[in-house]
Amino acid sequence: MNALLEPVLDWYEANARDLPWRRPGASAWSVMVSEFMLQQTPVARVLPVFDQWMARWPTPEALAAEAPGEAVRTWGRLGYPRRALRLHAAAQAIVEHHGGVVPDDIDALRALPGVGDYTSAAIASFAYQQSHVVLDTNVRRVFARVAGGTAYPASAVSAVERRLGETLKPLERADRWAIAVMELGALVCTSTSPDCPRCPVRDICRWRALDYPAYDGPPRRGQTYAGTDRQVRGKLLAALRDHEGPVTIDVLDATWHEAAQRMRALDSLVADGLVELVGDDLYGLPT
DNA sequence: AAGACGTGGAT
DNA sequence: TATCCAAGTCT
Repeated sequence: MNALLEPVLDWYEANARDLPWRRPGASAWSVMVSEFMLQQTPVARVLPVFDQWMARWPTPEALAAEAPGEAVRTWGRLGYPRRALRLHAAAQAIVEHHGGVVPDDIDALRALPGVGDYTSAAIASFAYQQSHVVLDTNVRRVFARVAGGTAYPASAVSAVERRLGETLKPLERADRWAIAVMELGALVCTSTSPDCPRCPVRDICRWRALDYPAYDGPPRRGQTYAGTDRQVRGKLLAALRDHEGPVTIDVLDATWHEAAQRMRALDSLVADGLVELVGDDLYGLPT
C-alpha cells in the first residue's frame, strides 16, 4: 500500500502544468524531443525552442533529412549542444532501424544516442503509457525527503532508490504516477525553497518530521564555468550559429583572447562533430 | 567512477 | 556579485 499514491495523483490532477508535450495527441516524437531538451534545462527555456523545432521537424524523418548543423543552429542557446547532435543522430537511427517510428521498447530506446536510463524510461512511460521506474532529479529529491529524511539524494542513483521506485510504482497508471512525482518535485518539493505547506504529502514526510536536517553528505558537485573551456566552446559555437555560412578563423579568434585555450576548445568542438573545417581557415556547422 | 559538458534565471 | 542549479549522458 502506497500512502503517497492518492495524494500525489490528486495533487497532480489539480496542479499539472499545461505543456505542449503533455497534451492529448502529442506524438511520441514530441515527447522524445522534449525529453532531450529538458535534460538539465528548465521548462521555461525549452518552450520556445521546442515550438520552433516541432514546427520545422514534426517527424524523425524530417529531422533526419537535414544537415546536423541545422539542428545545432536551431538548438540555439539551450546549452549542451551535443544534445542537438545526438537527437539528430537518434532521428536517423529511428528512420534507419525503426521505420521512422519512435520505438516503444525501452531497450531499443536506450540504444539510441543521447538516451540514457532516465530518458528511455521517460519516453516509454509518457509516449506509450508503459510502466517503468522513472528516476530524474525531481523524483530522487522527493524520495530522499519523504522516505529518506534527507535534504538531497546522493550524486548517483542507488540500488535502494531503484527498489523504492519499484515498491512505490502502482500497478495501474504508473506513467501518471511518474509524471506526478516529477511535477511535485518541480513545483513544490524544489531544491532550494520547498513549499511544504502546499505539499500533499507533508504529513508523512520523513524530512519534515525530522525538522529538515541539513544535507550532510559529500559536497555536491559545483559547476564552475567562467574561464573554462566550456565557456570558450560556447562562444565559438555562438559565433558559428550567428553566421549563415562558414566563418573565417579571424571571426573565431575574436571570441576569446587566449589563443591556446581557444584552439583547444575549437579542436574539441571539431572532435565532437559540432564544428567542421570546411576550407582553408574556414569553419562551419556540420553538414 | 569522477569529470566534462552550456546557459541564464533566481537567490 | 557569487553560487546554485534545471526532466542527464557519456567516457
